[in-house]
Amino acid sequence: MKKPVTINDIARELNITAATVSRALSNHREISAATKEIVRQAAIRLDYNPNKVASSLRSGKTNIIGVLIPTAEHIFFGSVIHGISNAASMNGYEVLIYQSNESEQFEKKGINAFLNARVDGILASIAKDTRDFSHFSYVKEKNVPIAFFDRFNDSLGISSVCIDDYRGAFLAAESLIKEGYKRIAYISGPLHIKTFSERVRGYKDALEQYDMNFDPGLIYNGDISIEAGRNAIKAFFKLERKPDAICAVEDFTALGALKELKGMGINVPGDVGVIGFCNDLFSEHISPSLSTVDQQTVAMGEEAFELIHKLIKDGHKNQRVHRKVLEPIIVLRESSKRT
Amino acid sequence: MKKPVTINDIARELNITAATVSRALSNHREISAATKEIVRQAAIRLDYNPNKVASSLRSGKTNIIGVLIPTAEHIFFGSVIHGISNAASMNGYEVLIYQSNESEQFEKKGINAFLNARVDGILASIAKDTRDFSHFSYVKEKNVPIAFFDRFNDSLGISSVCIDDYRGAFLAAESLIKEGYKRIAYISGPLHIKTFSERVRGYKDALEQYDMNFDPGLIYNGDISIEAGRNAIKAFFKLERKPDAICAVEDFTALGALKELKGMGINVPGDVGVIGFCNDLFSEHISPSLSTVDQQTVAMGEEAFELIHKLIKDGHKNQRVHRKVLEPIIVLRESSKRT
DNA sequence: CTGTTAGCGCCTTCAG
DNA sequence: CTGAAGGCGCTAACAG
Repeated sequence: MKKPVTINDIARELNITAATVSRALSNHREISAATKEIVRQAAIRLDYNPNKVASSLRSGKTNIIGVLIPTAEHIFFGSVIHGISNAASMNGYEVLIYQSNESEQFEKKGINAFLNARVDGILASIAKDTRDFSHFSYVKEKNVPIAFFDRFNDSLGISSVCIDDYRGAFLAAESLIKEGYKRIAYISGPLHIKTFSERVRGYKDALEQYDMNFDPGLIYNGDISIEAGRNAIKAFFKLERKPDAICAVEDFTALGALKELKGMGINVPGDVGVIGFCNDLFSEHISPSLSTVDQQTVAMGEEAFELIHKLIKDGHKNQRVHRKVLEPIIVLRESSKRT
Repeated sequence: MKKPVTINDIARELNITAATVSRALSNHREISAATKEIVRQAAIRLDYNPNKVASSLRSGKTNIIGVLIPTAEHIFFGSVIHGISNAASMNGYEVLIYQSNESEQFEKKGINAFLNARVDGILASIAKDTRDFSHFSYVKEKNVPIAFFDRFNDSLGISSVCIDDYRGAFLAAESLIKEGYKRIAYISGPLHIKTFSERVRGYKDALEQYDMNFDPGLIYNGDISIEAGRNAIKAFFKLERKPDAICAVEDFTALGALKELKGMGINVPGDVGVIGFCNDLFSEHISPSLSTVDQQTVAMGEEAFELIHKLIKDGHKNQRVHRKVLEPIIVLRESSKRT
């Protein structure tokens, strides 16, 4: 690897100083237009690429955002990253990715890597296995801007972007009620994650508001997986009083439920209605097509970038916690349409 | 943001020099075990985080891999990144992401950002719109390690990891032939991308090997999209001699074909067989479930990292071009099973 | 408008 | 085994 050209090389070539070259290239106003032009041409001629590492060391800014996600293998996070990354590019930032693989240990490693890399800010979505949140508090103590997206924890005084999970689940349950379903069960995700506990709350409140009696036996503590959906159905249909509709914490869970119901010869949506949450890509294309709640993933990514960008720019000044809440969009398809 | 602790702070605290601290922390063999221990404890006590920016400037190594993808919104690339990122983490590397959004212009910007960031190596999957490949050659001239994954160009002397697209399409077409389909059409992607032209070649050779006559009218120049799949079917079914099977360049294209066929009241797989390419997540769950060719995305990501890692380590020595070719795995489901 | 100087934090010779 | 010194490339303060 031959040595890259530096501003010193340009300076030597033009018999000026490196400082002038630096200023000319950053379009400083106290440099004559003529000099700027000469420098720019020399930069091109010598094939100069500014060294961002040196610049970062000097300025204390890397213009890099660290993004911590549970996994890149789920399109939900891919979409959010799509939003974050494009917004970042447009604002002169780059994006460093780290996967926690849903493990607290890797999550801590990722945070550490980001701090060592001196990223200007961190966007994180919490791993399912995480019970100790001290690494996030640590970031905050270090005064490194940080915000959560989707999976957050509101007891840490850290800003976040998410959709209104409570309202999303409320709308989902309500839509089943309005279709005439009478015994609506809920398949939940891990409840220590706020995102998921809020959804259960939304489901319960919808039942209450429509004067349907709530049966704790109709809540299954599951997970975001096809398997959890199948198991939930198996459990529900051993009950004496079986449900006639399923509200699932996530589309994969709903998919598992659908498959298991199909396997049992139960008609969806005729006998049992199903609604998911996420609006994953497959939801529209399975049959019956899956009713669900759209999470506005790309918008969430864009908002997440805006938020961290604001926190970075504000520095110490505006320390208050921001909570951006996006409106969930209910998407009604075949799986919950009785009529 | 209060000033982070540096090795100088530790040195001052312990009345030793920064050089000793540096050596102790990097476990240099010429430092006494006692000193190492003292330094390590002081580092923890003072809450020291090594500054990777400074370290990179000094060493000329960032331990960052730049990954250029068309879009993070497609699970295929998400999966590959999953593979790359995990392999990278395990080897002490981090991953910088840039999306080209299928545009040549953004692709060039991304490459430039990577060069300025002084990434140790670049992994790229070419945008659909790219016709001029000079930015890749430029990277090579600069002696910055680079390799392609999935979408590559073999005329640039740049290493690559991909699956055997020719063989994948051959197997797909062959499976339709063996099921007894007689007039097999092909919906292609943009042919200037090697990945896609190879697939057409595989399809043609399969027909030839099984003595089926090849009809150029049964190739539709489409794209990776549901819309292209629908349009292809519309076109094919206006022909005098209609096809009885569809081989698609990609699963979304196949999905579009399926939907259009359904809309036309044509039975799949009874009247017309369909097979895709990618094994996207939705393929298994639609109905009829989609036969396809699995691309081993996570393995591709891992191999891509191994390749770039090797290129980085070898430096100038081993300049020959590597071509890792993964074996495609045919996945037969309902959409192509006549029997 | 441009030059001089100094230093961001770390690492690596070269001495001792 | 440890210290002293210089420099990676860039930028900002201070002069002129």
